[in-house]
Amino acid sequence: MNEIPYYLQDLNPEQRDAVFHEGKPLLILAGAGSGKTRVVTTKIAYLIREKGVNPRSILAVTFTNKAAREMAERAAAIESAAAGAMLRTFHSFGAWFLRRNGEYAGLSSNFVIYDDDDMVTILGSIIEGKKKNELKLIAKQIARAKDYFFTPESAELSFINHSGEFRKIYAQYEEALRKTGNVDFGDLIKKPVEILRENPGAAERLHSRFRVVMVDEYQDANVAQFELLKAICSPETYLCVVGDDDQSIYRFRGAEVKNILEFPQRFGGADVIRLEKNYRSTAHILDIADSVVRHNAGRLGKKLSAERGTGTKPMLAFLSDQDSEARECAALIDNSVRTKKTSAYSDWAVLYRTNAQSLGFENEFLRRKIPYRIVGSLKFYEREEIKDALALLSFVVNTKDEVSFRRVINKPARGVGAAALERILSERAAADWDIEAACERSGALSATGISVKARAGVNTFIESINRARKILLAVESVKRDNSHCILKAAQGLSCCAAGLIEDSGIAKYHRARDEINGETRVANLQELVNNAALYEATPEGLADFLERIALDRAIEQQEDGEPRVTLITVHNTKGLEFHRVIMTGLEQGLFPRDDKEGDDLEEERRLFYVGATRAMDELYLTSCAYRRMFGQATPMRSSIFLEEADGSKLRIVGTPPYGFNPAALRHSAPKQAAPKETEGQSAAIKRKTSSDGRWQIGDRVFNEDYGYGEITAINEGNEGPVITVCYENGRRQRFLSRAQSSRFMKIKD
DNA sequence: TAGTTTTAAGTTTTT
DNA sequence: CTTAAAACTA
Repeated sequence: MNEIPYYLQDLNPEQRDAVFHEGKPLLILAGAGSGKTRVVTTKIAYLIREKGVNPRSILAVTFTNKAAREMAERAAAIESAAAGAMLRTFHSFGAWFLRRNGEYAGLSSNFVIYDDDDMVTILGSIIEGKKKNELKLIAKQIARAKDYFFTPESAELSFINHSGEFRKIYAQYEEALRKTGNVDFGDLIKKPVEILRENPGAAERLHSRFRVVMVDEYQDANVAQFELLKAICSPETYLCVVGDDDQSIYRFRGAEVKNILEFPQRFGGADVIRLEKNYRSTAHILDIADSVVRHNAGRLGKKLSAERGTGTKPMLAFLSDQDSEARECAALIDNSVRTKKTSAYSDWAVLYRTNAQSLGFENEFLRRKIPYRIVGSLKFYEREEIKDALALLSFVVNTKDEVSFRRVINKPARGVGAAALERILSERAAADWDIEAACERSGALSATGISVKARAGVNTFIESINRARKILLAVESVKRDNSHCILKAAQGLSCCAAGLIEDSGIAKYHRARDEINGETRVANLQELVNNAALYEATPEGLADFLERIALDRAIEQQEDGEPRVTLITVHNTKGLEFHRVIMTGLEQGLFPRDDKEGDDLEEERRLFYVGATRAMDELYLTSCAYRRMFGQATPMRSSIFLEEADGSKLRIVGTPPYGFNPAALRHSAPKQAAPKETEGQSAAIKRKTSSDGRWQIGDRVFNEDYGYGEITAINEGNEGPVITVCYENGRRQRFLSRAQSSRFMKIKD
């Protein structure tokens, strides 16, 4: 080999092997930060440039839209022709396939995608007398069944829910869903597999289109996705999957780690390449992550080597409550950005286990004017007014859409009550399940059960839907007649969407709410309409718009170029990296969630591993003694992960909770319960006077209200050590050491 | 029956 | 503290 192309020169031997590999299927076992995205993107470029592979014949599948976009960007940066390759999530690929081949399964191309709430609506319409929570559970189980590729007839369905009733409901649900002409998330994977299996023609077309298939984050594939992968690949297809069993965090969604463990057997003796050099994090950070995940039993087991040197020790901060947590994070970030040249807001990420935790940080960051962005909060699309508007738009595309129709037919009130609604829907059978036609029939029949007022209301509704559709069809036909002259209305779909929202009365309905409650619903509707601007004002453009929203609920980030701190759930950080990471809320019950055991606890550990390995240079962990839950402060125990972590690699600040027993401080014995006897307590005090940042007599302290002071005594109380402080103003204060006052801090020596 | 007020219940994680 | 269900009023 005389010359190696420049873009391959920086790869290590294993990475290069992975890029050059051809022939048999390939499994790349790639640890965190080992450059797997780089391998995949480089491989795409290499195949196009050096091997003459047609970009259109390459399919790369990821699990999140963010990852798909980033991969596309990075591949195109090496080889611009890579823009022709298809980079999608599994679900978005499924939707793409169904829009073209749906007729094999009786689906027309204008379907919309139902979310979990829509599933619940359908279930509510087919079963009586169940509470919403029960319906939610059933919806979840049906989604789970589809993840496992179970049909209502599958014997294995009892694995999800043992009752015969569930089987019946699942079957009824499928029937009701079919009548709407729409699909749920699970169908986006399941239906393509069924079509490909039953229609050799469709399979052959797909096989001849895609010669190279790559899958990122393969450890998160569920059974249905595995089946889809098998159906996409013919014996001639080159298949390459990348994954890391330690980063499997979607078990709750049916992800099966065995997919990756058994890949070589399932795909005819595949080759395996391991990437075990970590180029992202410093050694101390990796040690912390590894020392926790090592407690898992079910793993392949690997040791990443840190290529970036030792670095600084991660910091573990024990704080009093979530308000103090938000303040300390803000202060830490602010201070770092102000004093260090190398630190910018965009280097920082604040990680949390649940979306709800973002609120406290948002408020504090707003107050202190720290610029931030939130990744992946889907609250916007859960708002009532947004769902209403989307339901209207969905009904324009597909008039069989029962869920959307139910939602908006009587909003604003048009006199169409439950009775009239059911009367109309009962006409569907005679109208080929088209609700618009059913409305006409029930009107023409002058049937009983529908008042004059209701009939007029239905007409008004249908008319406004039709006006919107006419606009879309008009634009479409103009476009078809003058294909050379691209008609591009200034606002694209926005105009039509805004028209419908106004015309249907939904805008007025919510405007009234705004005036009464001082909300901003109309502004939200406006934002939704703005987002439609990028789409064509045609039926197809509208379907695209709705699909984007269903599959990628990430709100468009305003790209103003201002560096911002990232607020993000741990799940959402997969595939990302940051110079400085704060993992927050490391408390038992929150992270790990509840008192999880066994496989569930192992998944939470992997989640910790994913979060910690996002950090390149600095890692901070926070744990609060109290957290507000249901509006009131609840005492919290620190996360078990903090005790599993290698304490010798941590800088601990603040007061550890009573009985905190990190791995490095343990003499032997795997797990010691918190000391309960007097003897244990005195041992705890002894540690408190050690040098690791705990309280000891003589420590100088500062309190925002009382000023400077000094610790004069540490006594044993019923609930642990009690600290006594004398302030310079003569005031004395006593508090539990584990319940350190939020207005109280130790002064560094 | 539609809309509001009172009371009870309950925080995963995502396509 | 927010949301869903129940109870209540016009």
